[in-house]
Amino acid sequence: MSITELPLLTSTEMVCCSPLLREPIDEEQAERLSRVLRALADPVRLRLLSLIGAHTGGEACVCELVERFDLSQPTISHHLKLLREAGLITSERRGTWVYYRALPEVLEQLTGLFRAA
Amino acid sequence: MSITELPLLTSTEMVCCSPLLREPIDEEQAERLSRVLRALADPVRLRLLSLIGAHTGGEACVCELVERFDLSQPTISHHLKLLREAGLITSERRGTWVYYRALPEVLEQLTGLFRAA
DNA sequence: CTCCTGTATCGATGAGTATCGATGCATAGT
DNA sequence: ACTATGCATCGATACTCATCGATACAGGAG
Repeated sequence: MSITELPLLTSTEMVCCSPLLREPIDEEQAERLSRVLRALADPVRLRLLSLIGAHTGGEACVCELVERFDLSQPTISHHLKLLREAGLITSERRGTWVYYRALPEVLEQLTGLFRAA
Repeated sequence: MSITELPLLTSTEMVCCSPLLREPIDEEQAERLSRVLRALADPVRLRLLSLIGAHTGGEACVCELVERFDLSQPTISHHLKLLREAGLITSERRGTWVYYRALPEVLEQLTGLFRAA
């Protein structure tokens, strides 16, 4: 190897700036991270999360969400449960209706892992 | 509604700063986004991606990756294929070995969708 | 209390997927 | 040409999950 082939930066510096690509994550981190990503990795849940976040007042009741899909109410409730268990939304019952609200913190944590420096 | 209850900001401004939560995405966007997230939503693939990105020189051959898991070589090859099809890594054959390299662009695009302003 | 409406849970079913062993393919070495 | 090695593909299997209808549960109305 000639002098011109010697790297000026270490491998971790030259490759990428994303923390995920800069440092190998361990199995436990991978397991936790994959749980959140699995909750997001579905087109119905992505639309639900986006609809809830962009809805007037920052919240939406299940009845409004069900109207937006060609899916049964139990199916929508199932997806909302998965989003809630992943920490992406919260629910609050007010009278007959249950309102869902987006929690942006988890998405921001993902940003921290994926972002370039 | 009294004057004090009138929102000072529109719903899209008050709720959140993430583009995903600020504007409802359509079905096609959700479908495309979910494909990338499905590729990431697995602990083995997350570790593979991280190992590749953090590896010396920014690339790793399959043989080095297989050693890190209690999984068969075909299984690792399968996961690498899914990561490649999602645009997260690329492969290059050099002699007997196939080297994989991380492509940070897709992760950065996710950051743009999830990030706070 | 009884009925009605909105939502969650349950059980079943079909689709998708993670995994493996066997095998095929490409390249290097002899 | 033959063999050995690294990797990809194939076919099978077990498991996860998306979806539904049926049903249970909670709260409001009468």
